[in-house]
Amino acid sequence: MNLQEVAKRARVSTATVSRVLNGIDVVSDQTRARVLKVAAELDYHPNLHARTLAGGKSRTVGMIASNLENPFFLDIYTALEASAHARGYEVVVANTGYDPAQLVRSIDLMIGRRVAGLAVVVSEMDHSLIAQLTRAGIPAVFYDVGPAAGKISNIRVNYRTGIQKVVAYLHSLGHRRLAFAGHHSTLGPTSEREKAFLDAVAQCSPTACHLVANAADSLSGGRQAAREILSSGFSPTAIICVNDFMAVGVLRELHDQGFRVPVDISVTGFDNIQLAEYLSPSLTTVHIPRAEIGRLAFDILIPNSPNGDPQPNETLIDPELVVRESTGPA
Amino acid sequence: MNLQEVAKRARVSTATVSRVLNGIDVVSDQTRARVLKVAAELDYHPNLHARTLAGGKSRTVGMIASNLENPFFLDIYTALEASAHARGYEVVVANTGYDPAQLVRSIDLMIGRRVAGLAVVVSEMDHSLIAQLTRAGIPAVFYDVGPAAGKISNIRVNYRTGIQKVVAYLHSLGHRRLAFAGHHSTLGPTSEREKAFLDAVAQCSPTACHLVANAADSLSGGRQAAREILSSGFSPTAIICVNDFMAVGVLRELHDQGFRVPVDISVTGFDNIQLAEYLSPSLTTVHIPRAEIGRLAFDILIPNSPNGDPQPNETLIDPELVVRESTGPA
DNA sequence: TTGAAAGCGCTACCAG
DNA sequence: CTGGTAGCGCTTTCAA
Repeated sequence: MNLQEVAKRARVSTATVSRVLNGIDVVSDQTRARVLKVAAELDYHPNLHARTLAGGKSRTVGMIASNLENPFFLDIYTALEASAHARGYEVVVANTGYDPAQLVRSIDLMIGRRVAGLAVVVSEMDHSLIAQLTRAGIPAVFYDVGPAAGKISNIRVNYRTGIQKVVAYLHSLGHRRLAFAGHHSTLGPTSEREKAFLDAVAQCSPTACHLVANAADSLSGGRQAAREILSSGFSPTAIICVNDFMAVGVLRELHDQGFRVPVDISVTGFDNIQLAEYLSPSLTTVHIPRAEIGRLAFDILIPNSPNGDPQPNETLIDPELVVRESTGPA
Repeated sequence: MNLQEVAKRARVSTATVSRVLNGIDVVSDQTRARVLKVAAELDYHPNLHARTLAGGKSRTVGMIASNLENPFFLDIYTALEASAHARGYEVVVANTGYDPAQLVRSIDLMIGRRVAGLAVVVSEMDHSLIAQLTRAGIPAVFYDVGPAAGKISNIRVNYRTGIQKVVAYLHSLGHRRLAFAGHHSTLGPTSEREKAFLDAVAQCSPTACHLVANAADSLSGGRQAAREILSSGFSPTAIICVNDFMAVGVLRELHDQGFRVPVDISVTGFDNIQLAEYLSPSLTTVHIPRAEIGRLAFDILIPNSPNGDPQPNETLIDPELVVRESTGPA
């Protein structure tokens, strides 16, 4: 079923059908009605590929995430989509699973789709890829990575500050033996986040000792990291998790091994996903405004302003500590 | 940047470039190499819309879900995508948020994209929509809804049996005052799932009393349902949740109001999402094999067999009870 | 207000 | 093994 068929049955040209379907207000009410009627009868659905090809513009934006199972990413996606829908856009997601090769494939795919904009929310970013996006002329916004320039913007969260707040808070509670449960990062041996932790400890609690364990970004990864920490003989009084998602696993492992949180060990997360509030004990964490990030990303990619191209934009978000039940005096 | 440009610079026809890019093995190694080199230099990314339009086939399947925040749906998506990728397909998701209007939009969108197949995993299905898919000639598989016919298949889980097992189990533990925490359903006043609960009680524990509370499919919805149940004066000895996701909220509310699970009240979920095992107490639930469902859906939509069209397929899955810590004697 | 026709970028068929 | 070319289904001038 195609435009031509509709045109034929409505006894008009394809141009007219196109006008009607696109709400171009120059068609007589009578013809419009006739076209609409035929289209409905025929159950006509415009071929979107043909549309984009002919029109040259896409009306959909892409988003690439590292791990949609982690609510952090899903929340951004949800917010992005809400903004997009509100402005008549669609969004198509890709999940890399932290796999750099998959990231490359996803980016190729998005370029192939000629998306109107692309939000890249991953931690395994390779800098050559941002160059590729630039050459492709696709407006992009990166989360926590790269510089803003050309059609490239970025939104970053001051992870460092967030971790500092956590460390300072734990320090004030008397904690001096800290462990960090991180996740595998493909950005070299020591991830930015792990570094932020080490620096924060060095800076705010220089006498404290620490230990780092990395695992997958998943519930079981959190559990795994906790296991490593607990079997290391280090005996931390607090475990700082790279994010809330993994903290769930850490909490569970602690529970299984008979540790009470926060009496025996304090635990912190990062992100403040909704689940953090629903755990028992509820999780002390650092709030990252995911809804804002999603919304902002869309607004940067598809500026509302009368004129045209997105301006390179640089946003830095300073996260807040949220104290709940999982932390207490050492 | 387009095919023609690549062809020009490689001094070959567009046909040849197309062949090289599609791995049609008739091109001389020399030309192939030259084309590949030029394509790489130019950072050429084939326009997927043009490709689909010209080729007539799509290489991507769609999936529509009610609520991606609920890991149940995300797990199916993940599995579907894994199968798809393994066979060189992409998948594009849409989320309805249980909104029938959004479901309609999503289906229109998928038809417009001319997806090679569509998996519809929603509970707000309107029967007229399946007719639409049929007319569009798109192979589809529905979860828990509609009959199989033509290019339409379905996979269903025997929710009824699952709930029966839960009720029987609780009954054997001595529970006689049961509450059901369901979620809003757009399929009429009484949802299938709620009915399954009521029937199960009537059948397996006729002397038991019961109460039903419905809320949103979310953590806060679960909490809300629990609040309603607890403030009703009914005092159940067990709360059966429509799914694990909501059970998390129920558990939290119970905890906040000072009830110990399972000593004071038993709680059950449904789905057996990974989180169920990580909660404290871990959740007694009914296992739904989401990975299998995702995989199966893809295999039905895009049959591997030499020949062609997907056959109408009807699969019924019988779910198993998984007993954990959240249930105990009444 | 409407129609004719030229593409959009690619695939696939037919020749050579 | 390679090139020419006719579409795929739609949008968008340009004329009428």
